[in-house]
Amino acid sequence: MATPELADRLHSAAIHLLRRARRTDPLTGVSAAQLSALSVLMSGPKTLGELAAAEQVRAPTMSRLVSEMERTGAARKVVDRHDARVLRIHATAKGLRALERGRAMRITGIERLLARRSASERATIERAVTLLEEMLGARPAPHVPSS
Amino acid sequence: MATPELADRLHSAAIHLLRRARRTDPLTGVSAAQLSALSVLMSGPKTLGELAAAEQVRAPTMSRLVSEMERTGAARKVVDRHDARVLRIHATAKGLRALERGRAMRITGIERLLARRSASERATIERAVTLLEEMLGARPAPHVPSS
DNA sequence: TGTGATTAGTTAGCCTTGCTAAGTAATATC
DNA sequence: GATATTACTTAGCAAGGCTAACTAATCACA
Repeated sequence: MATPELADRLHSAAIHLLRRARRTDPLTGVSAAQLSALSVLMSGPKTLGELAAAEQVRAPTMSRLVSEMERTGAARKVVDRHDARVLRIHATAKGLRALERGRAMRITGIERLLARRSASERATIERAVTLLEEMLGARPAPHVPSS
Repeated sequence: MATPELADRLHSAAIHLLRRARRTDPLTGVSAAQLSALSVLMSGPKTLGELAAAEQVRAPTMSRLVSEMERTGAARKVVDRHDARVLRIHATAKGLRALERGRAMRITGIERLLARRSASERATIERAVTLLEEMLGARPAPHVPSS
């Protein structure tokens, strides 16, 4: 198959996959953006700037998002001991629970689809995913960004 | 591999793929939402309701979007001859050109990544995409929705 | 035939989440 | 110790999603 056509079909498949995954988002009680930030925090506290960079978002956007998360109890801001300009953002237990719930809902839809395929078909998809991960420089580690 | 882990990695790969594709969007001059609507119109005029349904968006959202597209000359509204409540939305030549340009830019990034892989790796990805298309009930035909 | 119900789209107004520009407070530099 | 830089916040704008309420057209039928 011609590469442009494959690119187009891959693009389209990705879009439909995510639409499917996103259908459950409104049930979670945490916005997609919050879910995404929480998943970054899962690996430990981050400064606001680091979080913004990880989420590919500007500092003011992340500042507002974190303030909202603090308000709802999903995160905590802690002023750095050595540099009072720096905020370390921690996910709270409540935040992590919300993350797990949101991720589970997102993933479950995809999981159900995969479960219907044969083992060899799943193996094909797995090989392709591995290639895509290499191509995209994405860590295989889980991270649930917003969109 | 366990199905949930595969689901998670597939989800993550899709997100990173689309982020990559989206990087060029700001250069297009048409918003992602417009691009998406235009791609639906490529197959012929649609009523506003049909467009909204195709885009999984409510009528007022599409109404505003179409008005904006008419303002910029990307689309035309035509009142139905037999039922004056109904609007048929047509893509204009200008709109279709914008669509092609936008799609090309989006796809090109993916295409370049694919071009670096071996033919057999591309074949693996192609088989996986075919499976995904079946799973998602997505037509292989191109459609460039927003996200 | 005329009146009430339904349908298609629009308007008004809200929310979220992105942005830039400008401000504040803390730290670093010379 | 004055100045520059850094980290974050505030203010205000835009896009694009929503619901509720409206208008206009058509349909159904007594």
